[in-house]
Amino acid sequence: MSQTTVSRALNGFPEVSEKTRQLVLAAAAKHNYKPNSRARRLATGKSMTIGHLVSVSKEHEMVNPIFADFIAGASSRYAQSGYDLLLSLVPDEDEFTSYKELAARSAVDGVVVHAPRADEQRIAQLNDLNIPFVVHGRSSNTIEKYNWVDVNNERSFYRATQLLIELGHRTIGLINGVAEMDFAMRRAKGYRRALEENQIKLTGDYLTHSEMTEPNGYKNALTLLDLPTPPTALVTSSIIMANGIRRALDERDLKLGRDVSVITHDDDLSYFRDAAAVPVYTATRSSVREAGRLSADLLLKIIADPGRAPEGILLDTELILGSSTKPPRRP
Amino acid sequence: MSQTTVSRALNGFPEVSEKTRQLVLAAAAKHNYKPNSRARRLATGKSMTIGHLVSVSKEHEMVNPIFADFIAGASSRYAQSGYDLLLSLVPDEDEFTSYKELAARSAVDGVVVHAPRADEQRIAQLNDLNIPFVVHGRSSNTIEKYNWVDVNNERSFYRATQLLIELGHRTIGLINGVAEMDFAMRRAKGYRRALEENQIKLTGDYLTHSEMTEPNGYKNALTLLDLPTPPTALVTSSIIMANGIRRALDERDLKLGRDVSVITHDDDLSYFRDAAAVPVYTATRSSVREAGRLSADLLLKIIADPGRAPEGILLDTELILGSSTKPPRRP
DNA sequence: ACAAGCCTTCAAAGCGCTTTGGATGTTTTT
DNA sequence: AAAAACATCCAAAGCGCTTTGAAGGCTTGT
Repeated sequence: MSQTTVSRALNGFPEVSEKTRQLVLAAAAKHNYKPNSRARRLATGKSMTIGHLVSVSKEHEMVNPIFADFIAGASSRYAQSGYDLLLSLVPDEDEFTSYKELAARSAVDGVVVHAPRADEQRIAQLNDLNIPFVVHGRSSNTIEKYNWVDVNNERSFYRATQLLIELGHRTIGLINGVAEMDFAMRRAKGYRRALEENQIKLTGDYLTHSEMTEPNGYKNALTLLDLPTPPTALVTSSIIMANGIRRALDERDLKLGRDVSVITHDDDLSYFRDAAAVPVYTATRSSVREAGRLSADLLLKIIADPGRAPEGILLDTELILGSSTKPPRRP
Repeated sequence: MSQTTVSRALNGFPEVSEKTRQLVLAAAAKHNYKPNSRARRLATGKSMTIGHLVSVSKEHEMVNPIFADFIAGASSRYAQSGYDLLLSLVPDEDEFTSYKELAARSAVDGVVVHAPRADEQRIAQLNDLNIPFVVHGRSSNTIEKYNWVDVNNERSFYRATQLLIELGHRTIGLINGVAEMDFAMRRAKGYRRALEENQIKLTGDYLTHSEMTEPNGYKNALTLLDLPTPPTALVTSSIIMANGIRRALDERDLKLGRDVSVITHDDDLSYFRDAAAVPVYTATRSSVREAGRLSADLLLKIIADPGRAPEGILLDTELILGSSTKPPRRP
């Protein structure tokens, strides 16, 4: 039987009879034959690989655990479509070099951009390279057209802050992510808008920016609690920081909810799933795993149809009531 | 200039003069030329790719955040050596199918096996496939020879338990990972040995096994605290569970350290780095990122020299004193 | 029964590199 | 100055597939 026939049978072309196809499939299964990826990729001119470049800041070398869940979501989609996932953690200063190199050696058919900053160079650069990509998040100060999947950060944090205000809180802190990150900027904006609309004036002291680690949650919470007028409520960008905040409250003998209310953004991370009947935290929740799935779907669509107009997918968060929010103790 | 010369110049062969090499390099840089990965891989017969297959249990679909740090460590090594990292999250039941498929289509030059069970099929299977691999962890019930990188789990937990006993604790719980996991089994063994050597008899009620999530830490801690004779000290396998334990203590108005001592294993995760002058937790610490680096180094060595005898790298943990351990309240 | 048409199969070219073996040019040795 | 040795470069084959264009085998219509 000729090579052509085998190839066509395996790749589902109509030019081969059903009988022959079954024969080929049986033989392939019997010998555990799979077309060699390397040869196939050279012949087709496609790499069947999606690149995820995660930038790691040189000094503190951190990898946000949300990547694990995002990638878990994306990976499931790639597997379904026969794509491989190429993961690369690069020092943030060589980020673009890495993209360029991947493009030059044509190692991937598309990439996912993680953690865009409000000023994000990579978007224009990738557009120039003309390589299909999807951004997980958006970049406010960019006029480029691009594909993205993001949650409604501003609206979420506006609603969260509004809820606290409605409960009677007037001194509300925001323990946010790194200031340059686009999501952090949008969240701060939502927080500020809610305060302004309610004529609440607060200094910048009530807003902290840092990498979203547990120790930073703890440290920043302590800083806010030590202010002359400590906040009666906190909003935070990550459930991991919320864990740090709880530790800080504990240390000050303050009870979560009763003494200080907390609303956290909840990415629904698999190792922190807040699934109790009454959730521990009142939260703006949106599954980052689902975002991973959607990003992958979108990217695969773009690759299949390169002429496609750029699309943005905006995910709404749910505002979930838990037991970490109550009216302030002494109103 | 001929293709041969260019190829040799770029790949550092001695048959080309330094002058020509510089010319070639300059031209390549100018046109941003990189040899096409697909063609190169077909020609050399190597994929220059390492596979990491992370198994995800079908029902609860969880991805342990320690992967993020482990992979961050490994990835840095691959980048140095020009290897790509192929990440695949597979439902645990098709784990071996995935390995076989990767091997059949020869998509990777080697793989890292994550989270081995005490009874681990994959090791024998990979040996049969004759594909280079390194196990992160070990498998107690396996007679196969294989390469591995592991921490001294038994000894760590023996020492941790011993420390609590020396402080005067007699009722000590262990909040462990999933029972089938090799590391969990070894940790339980160390814990039991310390109890036995000190003639402490405790029922199995003081030992819980579960996925190492924050909610499970919370839930299991509550279960132990509700026993007729509640433990005065807890050992746990993950800093994420330790966070859950702290939440449980908080809810019972117990103070960490003062009322209940806790020792946790600490993988030194970047988002939970316990770097205070006096650490929050007394811990058995070992950087999982470093384990990732070592695993990658070992795997690359095996690939370079397939005849190599299997090697095991045993990492010792540090027992770090923090403020979560004190003598029991009423001795 | 023969041509027209379709279904099925095949031989060969090509994907963009690396690598072998040979050719050319240059330097050193006698 | 000729021969030997070496340094440098090149043409062509081959990696294991996919895909094109053509040939062979069957069926259908008249």
